[in-house]
Amino acid sequence: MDVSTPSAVNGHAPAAKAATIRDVAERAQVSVASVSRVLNGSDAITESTRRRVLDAVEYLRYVPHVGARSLSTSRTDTIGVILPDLYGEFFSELIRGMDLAARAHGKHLIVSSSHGDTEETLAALRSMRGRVDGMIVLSPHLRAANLAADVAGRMPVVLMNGGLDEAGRPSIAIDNHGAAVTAVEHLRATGRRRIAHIRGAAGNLEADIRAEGYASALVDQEPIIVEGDFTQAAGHRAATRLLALDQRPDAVFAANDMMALGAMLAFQEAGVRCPEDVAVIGFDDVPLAALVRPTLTTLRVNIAEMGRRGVERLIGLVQAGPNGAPDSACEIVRPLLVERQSTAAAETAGSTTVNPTAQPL
Amino acid sequence: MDVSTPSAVNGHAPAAKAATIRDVAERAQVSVASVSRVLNGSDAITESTRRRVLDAVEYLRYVPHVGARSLSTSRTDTIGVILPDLYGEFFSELIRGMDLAARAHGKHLIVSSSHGDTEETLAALRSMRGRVDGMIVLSPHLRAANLAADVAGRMPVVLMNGGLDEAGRPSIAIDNHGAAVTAVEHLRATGRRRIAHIRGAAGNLEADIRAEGYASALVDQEPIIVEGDFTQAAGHRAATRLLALDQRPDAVFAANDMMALGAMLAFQEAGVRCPEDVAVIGFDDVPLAALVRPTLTTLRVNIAEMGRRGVERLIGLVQAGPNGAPDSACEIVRPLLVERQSTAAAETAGSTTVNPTAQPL
DNA sequence: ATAACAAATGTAATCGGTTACATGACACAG
DNA sequence: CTGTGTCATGTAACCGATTACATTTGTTAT
Repeated sequence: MDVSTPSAVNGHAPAAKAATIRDVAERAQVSVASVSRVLNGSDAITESTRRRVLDAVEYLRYVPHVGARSLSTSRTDTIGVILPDLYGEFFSELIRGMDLAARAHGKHLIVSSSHGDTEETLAALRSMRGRVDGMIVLSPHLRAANLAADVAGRMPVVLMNGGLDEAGRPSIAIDNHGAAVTAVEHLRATGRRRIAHIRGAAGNLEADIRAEGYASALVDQEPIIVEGDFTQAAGHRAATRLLALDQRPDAVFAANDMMALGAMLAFQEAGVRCPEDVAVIGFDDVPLAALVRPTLTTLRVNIAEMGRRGVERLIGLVQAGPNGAPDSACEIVRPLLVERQSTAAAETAGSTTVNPTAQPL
Repeated sequence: MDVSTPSAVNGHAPAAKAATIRDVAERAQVSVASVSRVLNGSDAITESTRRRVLDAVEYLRYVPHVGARSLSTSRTDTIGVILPDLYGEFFSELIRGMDLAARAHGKHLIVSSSHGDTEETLAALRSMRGRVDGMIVLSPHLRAANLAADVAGRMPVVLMNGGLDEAGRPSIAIDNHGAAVTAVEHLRATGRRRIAHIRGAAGNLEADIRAEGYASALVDQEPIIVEGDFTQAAGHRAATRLLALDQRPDAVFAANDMMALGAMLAFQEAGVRCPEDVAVIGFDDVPLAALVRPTLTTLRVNIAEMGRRGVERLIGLVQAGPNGAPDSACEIVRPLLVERQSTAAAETAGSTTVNPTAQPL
């Protein structure tokens, strides 16, 4: 072994400067056009030419300059994602699903967050122009989302906010209304007759729709709604208020899992048993839901799957081009009811020994 | 109100096609050079010229083509991030911190995950070449990380993997060894004398270093180490095995919070009280740690802060250019001990009534 | 043998910026 | 009035890819 440099070991060029397509052409003794053709697999190429080009590419560690490519093809193979925030499990899952789908299609992902601010959403959007082929915008506020779609101009945009009525823009939304109905019906099916709702922050689209769905599904009872803000602490406070009512509810539908957990904790502290005395159902199916005792019944939203669908939808729009069939459909994601211990039927709940802390894994 | 089109409302051009710098120059009655100068604030420009250009930019909604710009300046103002996975709270936090820092410096973020595979790490890295000014690579395997830095060629790379010995590459690492020592010393300070360790997956750098730190900090006892893999279930199993020992430990240092939680659950199921009979300390400080009862003492890693530092470090490298002072330092992040109920002192623990399920929020 | 045609390859214009250098305008000193 | 220097602006050559079109080479039919 008398090799002296790493380059020599791998048989690579020293490459002080990144190689260009011309360097490759020169080394392979062909024209730049042939190199381009080999790399894009577009045209007829002799096997010997192909081999020489690929060898040169390998030797020079040639990687096409994306800027130059995007300049001549006006494509970037990149998708922009604007999120209201990057905080928490939800967005992490979403990005994961998007990344999976994007990589499957050879696309890249640029992420940016708007911190819930409409102005920042627009700024992020503008700065992505020309950098991406299309965008996915999540915004809890309908106005910001629609505005964003306007600013984007001819760039394809897929909206993913809670609202269903996107006024004819391509979008993906959770069936919040239907899921809320499912939750209430499940509670009734397990024998509950006084069902309360802990709702999400006022003004949040998803919170509004879930509360509305809850109210619409009630039978023989008035709505019992207490305000929350999606945090565990809010769920705890809300449950405390429910316990103070003259007629206590025998079931609670919380607008998300974290509030459901807070409520369950409040019930435990007050000596109210779950599910015997009160059933609790959440929304989301965060990992924690399966880990607490009693395990939490909830409506599972496959977030990663939603991300995947968003990306594939967008890629479809990009490929269709501005002349493609106008796509204004709103794709609906239906949450799945996941039955666990927290809503075990009222009549059987008493018989089985459900010890909240001593369940095996 | 007799305006007919949105364009007319905003006083904007119809813009069927995206405007170029030449369109702006034409409308502002100046040369492209002047437009460029105004936009980059580089040279002396008359106030009237500046105004005309800015008006034209506004009217045409001109946004410079990043591809073209990167072609002539060979900068992209984009940072690439390669993560082993996008799953869970840790990466979500990290991306959040990175995004914050990137946006503060006017940079964009491209993310990609390698699914733990070395080959995929390299593929992701290659495909980012030319698309980014520099990269941040997270890899639990030293080899992959170092390889990545090689493949990157002249592109600046900041490594963020568990290992401390990066052989002279710019990197940021958690002080796993020091934190493990802190954990053990804390347990001893609260009166514990038989301390066990539930370690992370074999082969994982961080797991190895934490285990090694644990062993080195022991006094008057042999190491008691059981294998885990960072999941809650593994923590549960490990704790079960610890309970079966002839001499039960009176404290457990788990290599992360999820395993600590699993262990606490196993102890509760077995009727072993925490912290009276056994103290438990975790690592990470996931949000859940403060929510369970007893609340979990842990070593907090400020993940978002780590992300921020990674980005700023990288930006520094990019600005310095290839001729900058060679930066080979490894920046250390020291986890912070967060004392909670799960390690309350052994002698006082018995006196206070610690009911694992009935604590107020 | 050669015309006619197809397949492979090369040439050069183009994409939209940046910027070195050239040019023009204007002020002021001699 | 002219020479000189300063400042604002314009001209055109890049950056590195793609691709329409031109050209070469090879094949087949007559």
